[in-house]
Amino acid sequence: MKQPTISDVANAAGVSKTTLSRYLNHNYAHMSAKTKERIEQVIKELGYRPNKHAQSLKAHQTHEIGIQVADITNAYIGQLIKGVGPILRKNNYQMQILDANNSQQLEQQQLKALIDKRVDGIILQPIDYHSANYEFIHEAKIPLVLVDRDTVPSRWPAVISDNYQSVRQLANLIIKKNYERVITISQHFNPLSNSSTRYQSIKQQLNKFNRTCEAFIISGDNLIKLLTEIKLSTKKTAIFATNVMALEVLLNYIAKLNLPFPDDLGIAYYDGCKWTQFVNNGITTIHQDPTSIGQIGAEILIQQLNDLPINSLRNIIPTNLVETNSL
Amino acid sequence: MKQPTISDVANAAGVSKTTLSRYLNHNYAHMSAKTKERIEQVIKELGYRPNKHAQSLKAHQTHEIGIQVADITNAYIGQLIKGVGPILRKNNYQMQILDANNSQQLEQQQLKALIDKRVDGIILQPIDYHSANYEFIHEAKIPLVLVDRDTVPSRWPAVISDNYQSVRQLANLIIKKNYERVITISQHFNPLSNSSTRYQSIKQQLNKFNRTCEAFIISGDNLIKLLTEIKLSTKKTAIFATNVMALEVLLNYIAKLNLPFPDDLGIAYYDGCKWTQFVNNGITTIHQDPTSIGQIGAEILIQQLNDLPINSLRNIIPTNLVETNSL
DNA sequence: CTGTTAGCGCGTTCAG
DNA sequence: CTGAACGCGCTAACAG
Repeated sequence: MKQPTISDVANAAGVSKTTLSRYLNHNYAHMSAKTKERIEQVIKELGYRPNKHAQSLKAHQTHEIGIQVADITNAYIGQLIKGVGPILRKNNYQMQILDANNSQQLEQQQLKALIDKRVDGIILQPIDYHSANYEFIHEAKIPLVLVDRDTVPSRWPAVISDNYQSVRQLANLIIKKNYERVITISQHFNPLSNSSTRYQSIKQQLNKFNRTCEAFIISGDNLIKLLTEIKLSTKKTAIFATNVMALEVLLNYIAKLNLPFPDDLGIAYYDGCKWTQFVNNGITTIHQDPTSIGQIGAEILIQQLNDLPINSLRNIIPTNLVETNSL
Repeated sequence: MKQPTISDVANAAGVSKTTLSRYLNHNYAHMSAKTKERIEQVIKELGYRPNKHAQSLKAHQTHEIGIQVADITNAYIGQLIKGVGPILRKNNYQMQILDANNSQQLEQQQLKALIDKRVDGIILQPIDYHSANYEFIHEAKIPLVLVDRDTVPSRWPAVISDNYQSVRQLANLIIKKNYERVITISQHFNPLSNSSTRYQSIKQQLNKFNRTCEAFIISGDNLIKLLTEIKLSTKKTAIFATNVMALEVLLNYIAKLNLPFPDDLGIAYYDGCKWTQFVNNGITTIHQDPTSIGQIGAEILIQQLNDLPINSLRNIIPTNLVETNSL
């Protein structure tokens, strides 16, 4: 036999569906102990479990939250989710995670699927930076919270790490250590992206001291040329990777070209992955706290679900500079 | 106004729900071009999207696959999911990811929630090793595929990496390099766990050559004592970490105690994380391929969903030994 | 204390 | 070519 329905159970127990529904919803206020027991019994026997779709259809809510991330491969994301989970559970919401696989198209598709499933709320690490492209979520009247990245113009509550604070400190450190040439590397510097913001920040601070900062886009193996050049140069050089992905590429080529740091060049990155502390004697990093971002994001979503006012659209999570001798 | 329903759209377009349903399901075989256009128009205007719950309720299927992992923080998992996603999408299934947060209780709870949501299939990295504890999934008639770990007695199709193959090679390497003392470390050696299997494997192979292997359970900071002892000893010692989590703890204490490897001790681990190649000149590892595991797991699930026979319950994915000078 | 009835949004006969 | 009517599994008035 297929999965039993409420009718099956009701028949088997010799009661009406209503009574059963009452039992399921703990409305045994005025229910005879006998029937209660009988129902209990039959449910166990048949292994009955209520169909969520029928419930959701009726109730107009699902107690489900969708959280979609740009790339589940990113170690950062696991941490972030660890922040979200407990908050949601505490408030009686289920969480389902979606991976957009860095594809804008897939992201859109899956967001629409979430709407079709009538999730009660969405947490999103957006791939796109234009608020307009997410407007349909608002039209579907589903609360949305952005994490790790914000869209423009500011439109939904966003929880992001402080891209300025520590980058400025890093710039000061670079100046103090007398680096003559400073290069920021990333896979891209799309306007409004985190990478771009981080670059702007270090550049501005260096500029204040009459220093410059170059932006270098990693593409294919073009890093080889840059690193070879650095190796041959006598200028004291520092490289700042705007995220751990960029750092990995950098380390890869550093190993290939046998370019020991910090002797030949200084390196630092933004992210704060645990494993980088094991590389040489650790790599100087701007450490952000993804778990906090997830946690606060979830809390803000819950507030919205409870129709409470949101204090501020932009919630900035502090970072801190972890110094090692890699720079 | 709330989310429009099919009736709303039908009214607005001046047709019946039936006609609209036909349109939605691409049954415009014999539909007047006019009504088709009109419907198209109205749907766009109202931003109508069909309610999945109503559809699922009617159709008795959801096109949803749930994939639950033990710990989303594990870098291994991201890779595995990258294998699953494309296969599922190609076959028109949506994937929702759940994190069991290493809690058996949460795992059970969420599996039941998946059943209540009537997902069409489940991919699971089980926390528990007893098949009996997952029997309710079978009773709910939902196809299940196990990944990364198997349960006993063998009960569902499982896709796991070959715990024996490369560990044996590693043992041979250890013998060749004349290590006098060999220690396998892990957070636990629960019977039937991967850690336990890996330990058994290396031990057996060493035994063949009249060597022994110790098992050491990491707990608190007891590694300090072990490492200090090793540092003072003259015996050439190798440590094998059964997974990357154990390796991280090990590296942490190695750094603290300033115990340079491979001079003072040799180390190797099972997992094959990308970042370990950046530590010293890379760490010898038994490299498994989580993406393949995910991919094959998904394929097997699809087979089941199509009522095709499954060849074998145990699907073993080969591993390979990556040698560096860490051992 | 319990059952009858209607309806959530959708798909599908079966008639027109 | 189109619509009326029923049912998917569940909940909630409203009676009794």
